[in-house]
Amino acid sequence: MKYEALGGKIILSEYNSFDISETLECGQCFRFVKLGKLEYIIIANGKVLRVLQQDDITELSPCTAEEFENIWLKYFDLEQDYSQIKAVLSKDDVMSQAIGFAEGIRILNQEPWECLLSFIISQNMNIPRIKQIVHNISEFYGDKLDDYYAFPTISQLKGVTTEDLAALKTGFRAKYLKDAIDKISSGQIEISGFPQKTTDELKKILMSIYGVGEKVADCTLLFSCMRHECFPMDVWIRRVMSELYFNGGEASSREVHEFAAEKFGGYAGYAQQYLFHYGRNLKGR
DNA sequence: GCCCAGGGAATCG
DNA sequence: CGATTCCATGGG
Repeated sequence: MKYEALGGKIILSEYNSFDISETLECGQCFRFVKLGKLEYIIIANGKVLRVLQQDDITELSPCTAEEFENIWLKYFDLEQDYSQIKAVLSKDDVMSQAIGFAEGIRILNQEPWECLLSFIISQNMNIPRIKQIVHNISEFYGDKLDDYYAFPTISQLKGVTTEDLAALKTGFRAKYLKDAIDKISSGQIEISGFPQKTTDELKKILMSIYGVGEKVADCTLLFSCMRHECFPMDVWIRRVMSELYFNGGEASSREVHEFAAEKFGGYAGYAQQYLFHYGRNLKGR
């Protein structure tokens, strides 16, 4: 991968496995706006970033070299060698097919605070509505950035009541969000300490929040803490795994987790995302 | 009206 | 342990 700063933009070239549409539309991120086939606005890290891809080039704007190196390089997982990941996973025929369906998926490294709250909201909701609710919260509590709204900071949500949250149509999740906001804004849970902790320790900490179970914890760890061995299990991935690996038979979530850990190892998170996207788009159901 | 949605807590056996 | 039920809300 190469990059150069040019007139307030960053021009990426000589990368592999990066399709902005597949990366954003595969269900890991909720704060983006589609402008064209390969042109998107991403609202993240307190910034509005325009991404345009054409002719094997990716253009990020507005973006300085410093912002790219400090934020977006990790955000887009650009230091990972996806050809290596895909080569290992593709030894399995099913995975080979799933990867072939969307070869340009990358696992984003989002902000844990936003990612956690977003996936608390996600439970028992469909993706378009998750996007709507996250947008509602941003519009109501976040900073205005040009024509968009940043996801609110920890201090901006500190002190918000369950009723306030319910008013934004979060339903029964309002009390869950409230507990997450309380534990983090009070310092009882310190996000800044996450990188030094093991995945098991982090999962335990996240699951101590009322309304955070293993799936929401796994999503937070995979999509915002670079714990790529995590394998979030929702209704879709269970359906796909059952069909493709368990001969249509039912398997308990524990069985599927053990299977995934054994088969995909440290790449289980990547495998999960290829399978999730494949299952959701190819098989209508 | 009924079913489902990137789940999890509470309860019961 | 595993299975069931309830939780808010909107769209098909």
